[in-house]
Amino acid sequence: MVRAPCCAKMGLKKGIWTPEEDHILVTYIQQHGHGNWRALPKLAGLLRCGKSCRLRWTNYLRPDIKRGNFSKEEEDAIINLHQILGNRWSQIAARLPGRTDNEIKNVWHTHLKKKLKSNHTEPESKPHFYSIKMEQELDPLDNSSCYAKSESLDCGPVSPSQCTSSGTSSFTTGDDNNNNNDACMKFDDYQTNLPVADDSFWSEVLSAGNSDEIVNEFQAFGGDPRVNVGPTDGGLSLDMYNDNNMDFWFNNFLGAGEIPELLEFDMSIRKAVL
DNA sequence: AAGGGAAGCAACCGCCGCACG
DNA sequence: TCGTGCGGCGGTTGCTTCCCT
Repeated sequence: MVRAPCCAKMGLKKGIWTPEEDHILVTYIQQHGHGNWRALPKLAGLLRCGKSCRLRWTNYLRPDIKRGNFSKEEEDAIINLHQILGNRWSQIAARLPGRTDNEIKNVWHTHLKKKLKSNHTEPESKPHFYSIKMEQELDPLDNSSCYAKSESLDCGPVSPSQCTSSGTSSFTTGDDNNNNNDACMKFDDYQTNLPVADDSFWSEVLSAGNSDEIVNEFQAFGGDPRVNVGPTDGGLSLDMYNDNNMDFWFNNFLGAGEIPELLEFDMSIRKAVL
């Protein structure tokens, strides 16, 4: 594929945006919408490439952007979501209204990473381990992807037995091959602090009725009743039957940290398609 | 007050996936 | 089925500001 010439080669402007340029861009989008980003700068009379315009708009000029410092709740949400989603900044941003992926990425690298590191050195801090499956169609007995990751990628001494005994160590979706890498990195990140979740642990979780509690909590918060919690391959699985449920789960529980005790579970979240 | 390093942040770069012809 | 164009994403860069000595 032939790459289009970059902005500089086409004589387009780069660097910091001026207030005048901002004004032109905002005015144009308010009047016409952005439509085709590539065509926009020419139509709007800007000496910028479309990519630069899109970035400026989505990261700075969009009216629904929340400016200012991140609240404690937002920071906690980012930390929680990052542990679940890894460096998927856009997905994290999608669950934090008014915040952009770029902003979150910056905050992570400048504040939260350090904060997390310093917290880990404190004796009281608990290691949080999330191992989540998000799959379009998931065979509960199939751990092959987990084994394959452990062996084919350089992700440290992860044995197949660790994969199964801890319930899961995979994080995969049907539409994103990169998730294998992420899962691998995630496991690598946490393996030093990995709490052992053996069979007796899961027996206790399930016999204590926690699966029902999870469903009750979920529905009490207004989630779609079509959610199911049950044991699977040594762990606990949470079946989400639609995108709304998935978003609801992230927004109200994981992201917001409403029921943080759930985060201690080694849980498999599955997106089932009816 | 000045200089240098650290931190913060906006913007860029290059890759990828998807839609479409 | 393949090539192409576009939007989107994550990693990185580099400028600006802050803070410490």
